[in-house]
Amino acid sequence: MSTAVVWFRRDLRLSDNPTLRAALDAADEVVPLFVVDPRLWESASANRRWFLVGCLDDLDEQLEGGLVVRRGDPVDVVPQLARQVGAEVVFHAGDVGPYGRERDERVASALADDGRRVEVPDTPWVVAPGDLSTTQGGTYKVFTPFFRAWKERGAPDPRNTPRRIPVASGVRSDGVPRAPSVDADLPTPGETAGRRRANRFLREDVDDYDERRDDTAADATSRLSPYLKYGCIHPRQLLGGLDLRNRGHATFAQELAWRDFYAHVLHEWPDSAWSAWSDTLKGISVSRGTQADEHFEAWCEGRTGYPFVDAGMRQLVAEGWMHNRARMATASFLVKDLHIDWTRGARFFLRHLVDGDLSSNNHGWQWVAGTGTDAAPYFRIFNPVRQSKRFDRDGGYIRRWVPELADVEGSSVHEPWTLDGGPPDGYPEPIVDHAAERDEALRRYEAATGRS
DNA sequence: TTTTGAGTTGTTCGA
DNA sequence: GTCGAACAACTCAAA
Repeated sequence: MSTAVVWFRRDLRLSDNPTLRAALDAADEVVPLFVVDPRLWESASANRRWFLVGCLDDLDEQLEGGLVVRRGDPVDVVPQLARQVGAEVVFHAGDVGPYGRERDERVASALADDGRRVEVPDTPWVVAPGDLSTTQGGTYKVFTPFFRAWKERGAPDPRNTPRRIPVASGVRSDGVPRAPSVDADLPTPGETAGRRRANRFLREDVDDYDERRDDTAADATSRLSPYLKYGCIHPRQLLGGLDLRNRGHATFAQELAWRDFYAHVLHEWPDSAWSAWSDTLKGISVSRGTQADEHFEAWCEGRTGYPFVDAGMRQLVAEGWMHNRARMATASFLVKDLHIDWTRGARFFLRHLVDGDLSSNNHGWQWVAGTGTDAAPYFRIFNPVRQSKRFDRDGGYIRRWVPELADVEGSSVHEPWTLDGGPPDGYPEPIVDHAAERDEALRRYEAATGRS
């Protein structure tokens, strides 16, 4: 009777799971393992811990209580368990973050010392990071050629869900951790909920995704990011349900490709998680000190006086999620209107986002800040009022998230300081003047790049 | 080796 | 109100 360990990390599903499939093909029975790594657990936000716990509960339920949860450093826990159950091979999916990759190497070498080995049949991306190169053999730094190559590669066929999973019995489990209490109204966690969400999106919303995704009030994005983050669903499964001749489908596929692109970038340049990928703006002046701290706090709490920005920030705290359009507008405001270092904003986003992913989040921030691969040109500065009028035409998004403005009629909701008598009670005047700060941002960029 | 075409998401200004 | 150009040069990727 042979036994294999399947180490689940951010692939918390049974369907289309090549890692699980490979283990089942290789052994008579499996031990499905999740390791609560204190280092990751402590640093994860309450929102993400809550969601993760829900995913584990769902997985455990599907395994009829067979999930083995152990707390501790994976470098100790995984080899220990493998030895205990007599597993020759540990199967897990690949990771891309600096910590995860180092951890995986150490686990693999600890297992090897004990005469065991690791197999990595899959990753959480459509194309494994590092697997797509330019014709010269380099890593893509520009999205469009990456996307071309990515499309040509095509999605592998989804694997069938195993009918029966023979789980080894009698293996001690510490049990799924208790969920922390959270203030946010978070989505239902787990594979079951993720599949339901995906099916609904593919059935109802993807056809006109290209036209409606930017309408913040319509809320017509997929909202699948938390499920992708924890692997409740694999992007391959979504891609398989798309017809790329349809514009909505093609646009959504492109978003999946962006997720892959940034994972590739982080894989190649691990330091780019928290420091500028490009040094062209190395010397740019960022604001620090008391006033910057006050500005940052106002931004975090959604009281900048710019309703569209405030709506986004309040949605983030309330739902652990923010509409993509609002992510760009709020990020641009922090970097270009308040001149605050992008890493501060990225850190705050990660603390609240239930989909918080190092590569997508931080490279998205670098795109806004102008320091990333294929970054926005320096002169691309979002106007918070213009964005508001374009992407929240009737103000529904603002009125939903900024109740002080719920009764403001017409287009004044985008710029309440223009009302007679100023903004309604309880809503602030703008903390900065956008036109002036836009000029200031351009000045700082010029100074940093040596242009005159 | 050299050349060529192109590059997520914007804004403003002037015709 | 609409439209095109300017906002910069540079680097990437492929031929």
